[in-house]
Amino acid sequence: MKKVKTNKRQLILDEAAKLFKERGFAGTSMRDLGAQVGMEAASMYNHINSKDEILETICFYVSNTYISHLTEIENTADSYVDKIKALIRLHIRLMVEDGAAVSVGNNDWKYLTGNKLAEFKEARKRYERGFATLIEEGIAAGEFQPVNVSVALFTILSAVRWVELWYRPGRGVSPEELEENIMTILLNGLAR
Amino acid sequence: MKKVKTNKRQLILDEAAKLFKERGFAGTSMRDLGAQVGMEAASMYNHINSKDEILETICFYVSNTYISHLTEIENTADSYVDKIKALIRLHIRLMVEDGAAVSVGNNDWKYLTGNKLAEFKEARKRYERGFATLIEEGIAAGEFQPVNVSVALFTILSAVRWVELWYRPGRGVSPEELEENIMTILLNGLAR
DNA sequence: CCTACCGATCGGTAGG
DNA sequence: CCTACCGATCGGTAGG
Repeated sequence: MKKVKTNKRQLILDEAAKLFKERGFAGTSMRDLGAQVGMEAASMYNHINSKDEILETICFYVSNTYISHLTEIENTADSYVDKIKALIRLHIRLMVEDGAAVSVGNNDWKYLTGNKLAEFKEARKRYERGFATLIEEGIAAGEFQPVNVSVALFTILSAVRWVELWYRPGRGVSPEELEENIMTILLNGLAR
Repeated sequence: MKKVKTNKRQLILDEAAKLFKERGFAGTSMRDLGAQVGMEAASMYNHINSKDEILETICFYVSNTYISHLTEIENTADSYVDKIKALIRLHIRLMVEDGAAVSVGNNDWKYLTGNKLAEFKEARKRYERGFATLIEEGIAAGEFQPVNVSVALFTILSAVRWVELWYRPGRGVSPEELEENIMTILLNGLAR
C-alpha cells in the first residue's frame, strides 16, 4: 500500500505558486523549487509526478474555486447590483488570501499543454459567460447603464485583477476599505 | 566602419515582443525567435548583443513612451477629468496599436536584471506618482469623488491593462466604442 | 530523501 | 548569415 500524498505535497504546491508568481513557470527550475522547499529536486518526485502536474494542480484549484462561487452567487435571490458586488468581493478576497495561486491562474496557465490547456480555457470561458450574463440581465432589469457587456465584463475582471501585485494589507488601506473603494469606482464612477 | 543597426534589428525586436507576449521571456528561446525571424539563432547576434538586450530595449521603449505622454498631459490646461480621460485613452491606444510591446512592459519586465531592473522600476514609480498626483488634485478640486488615491490609481491602471489580452478590433466593438465604454464605467460607474 | 547521472536544450562564440 | 560547437542548466530517472 503506497501512501504518497502527505502534507509535503501541499508544501511543494504552495512554494511553487510563490515562485511561479515571482519568476514565471518557465523561469522557475525544479532545483529552485527544491531549494525553497528544503529538499533536492529529485526528492520532490516522490510527492509529485512532474513540473507540469504542479502547474495543472494550481490552475485547476483556482478555476474550480471561482466557478463554484459563481454558481452559488447565481443561485441567490439578490439584485444584480448585489450579485456583481459579491463577485467583485470574491475576486478581491481570493487575491488577498491566496494571491500566489491566483496569480498563477491568471498568468501562468499559458504554459499548460494539450488537453489541460483546452480544459482550462473552457473553464475560464464558462466563468466569463456566467459573469457576462449577470451584467446583461442587470442591464435588462434597469439596474445597470446600457454599456457594452463584454467591455463591462473585462473592465471589471481586470480592475480587480492586480490587487495581488501592489496591495499589501496593514499599510494604510484595510481589506474592507479596499473593497469599498474599488466597488465605488466600478459602480458609481470616479467623477462626481 | 561598422554598420550593424539595420531594419533587421527592428524585425527581431518586433518578433521578440510577440513571442515574449505569447510564451514569456523565459519560455522563448533564441532558436524559437530565429525561426520566427527567418534566420539561425547565431545569426541574430550580428544585430543584437544578447537576449537580455532585446528585453531591455522593449521595456524601456514602452516606459519612455508612457512617461513622455504623461508629461505632455500634465502640461495642458485641461480639467482633471479631461486629463484622466486622456491618460485612459493613451493606455487603450498604445495597447491596440502596439499590444505585444506593452504586454512585455507589463509582464516580462521582471526578467530584467541588475541596474536595468532598478531603472525600470524607478520609471514605473515615476509614472504612477504622476498619475496619482492628477487624481489627488482632481479630488481636491472637487472633480472626483473622495476615494483613496492609490486604490483609484491602480483600479484605473488595471482596468485598461487587459485590453490587449481579449480585444480584437473589427469584431463587434470599434476602438472608439471601446474607449467610450471603458471611460463611462470608470468615470460614471456601471450602476444607474 | 539523496547521489549520481541521462539526453535535451539553453544562450552564446569562433571562424569563415 | 551559416556550420559547428562550448559549458551550463534543464526536467526527470535509477538505484539505493
